[in-house]
Amino acid sequence: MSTRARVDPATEAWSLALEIVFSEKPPRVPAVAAEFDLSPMALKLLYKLEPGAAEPMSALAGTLFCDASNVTGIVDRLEARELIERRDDPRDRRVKLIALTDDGVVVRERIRERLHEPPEQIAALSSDDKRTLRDVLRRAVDCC
Amino acid sequence: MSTRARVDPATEAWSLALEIVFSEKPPRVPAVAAEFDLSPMALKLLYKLEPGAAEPMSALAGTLFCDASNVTGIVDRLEARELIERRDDPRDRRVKLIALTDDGVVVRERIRERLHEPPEQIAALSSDDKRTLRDVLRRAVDCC
DNA sequence: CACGATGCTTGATTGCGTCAACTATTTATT
DNA sequence: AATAAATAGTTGACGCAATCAAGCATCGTG
Repeated sequence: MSTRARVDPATEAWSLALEIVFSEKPPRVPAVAAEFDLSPMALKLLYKLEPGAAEPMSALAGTLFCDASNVTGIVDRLEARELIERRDDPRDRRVKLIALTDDGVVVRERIRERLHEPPEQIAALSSDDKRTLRDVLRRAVDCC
Repeated sequence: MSTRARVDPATEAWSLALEIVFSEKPPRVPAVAAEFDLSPMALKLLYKLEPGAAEPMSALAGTLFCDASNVTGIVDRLEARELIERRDDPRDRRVKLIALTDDGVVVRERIRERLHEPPEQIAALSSDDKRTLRDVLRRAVDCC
């Protein structure tokens, strides 16, 4: 007997997406991080931090879902490479606001381009399927 | 001027998929690894190793895309927990064949169930969209 | 003003991944 | 058949980055 009919479509869809992600060799995120000589966490920080924004380190710890003490080290290294900078928050002198430098904006954009390159299985889809996939995922992201 | 029209659908689709993945807090893979008290690499090994299969460690190094010496440590820890076992290859005495134990098969299945749980944005899609997404991804996986 | 809470940093520890060297075995060369 | 080259896996040294506990400075509240 086949089990396929029992699996709900969302679960199967996600399993297939995972299969695509895990079939990438080398694995994308650490590979791109290595290209830019960054740790995966530093990569994620640059990925998430928006140009023009200035976020307290505690907020970054939230988005990276890691310890605040960890953020200190990541920010140290990124600041040493002048990709981000610490600014004082005039409203609370305990807070350091983290913002991208001009170099950081450029590097962030290159990182995003590399990460956003679709894997071959997606790139090989028909034009119709690509558009369909995009539209469904737009609804997924916009909706929540 | 909008840039949206310039971006090809596959790239945008993949960007949206990444946004879904990176918005998960805590990040799925390390979180599930922690649940099972495994390193992310050990998790991936169990995820990839199929019940009934017996693969040489060099093959595992290939699928994990890491150094062979790294596989030794990962296999050591998994073997100590009796989730996998080393077997001798009768055809080549240098080779150790790695296979899941009965416990390993069970744990692997639980890991896969946890990883395959769709994130909320996917789970919140309409039934039609879920099926559409599944069908497109099936074609992506089957085709390559 | 005193107290607890918050934001960030520091230092110690740990663990995982990488590299280079080594042993054992197999395959290729002559 | 003998030797050399290649391969599979292990070991040990090293480094980086994440975690935890503690500490300092600052803020808010009663």
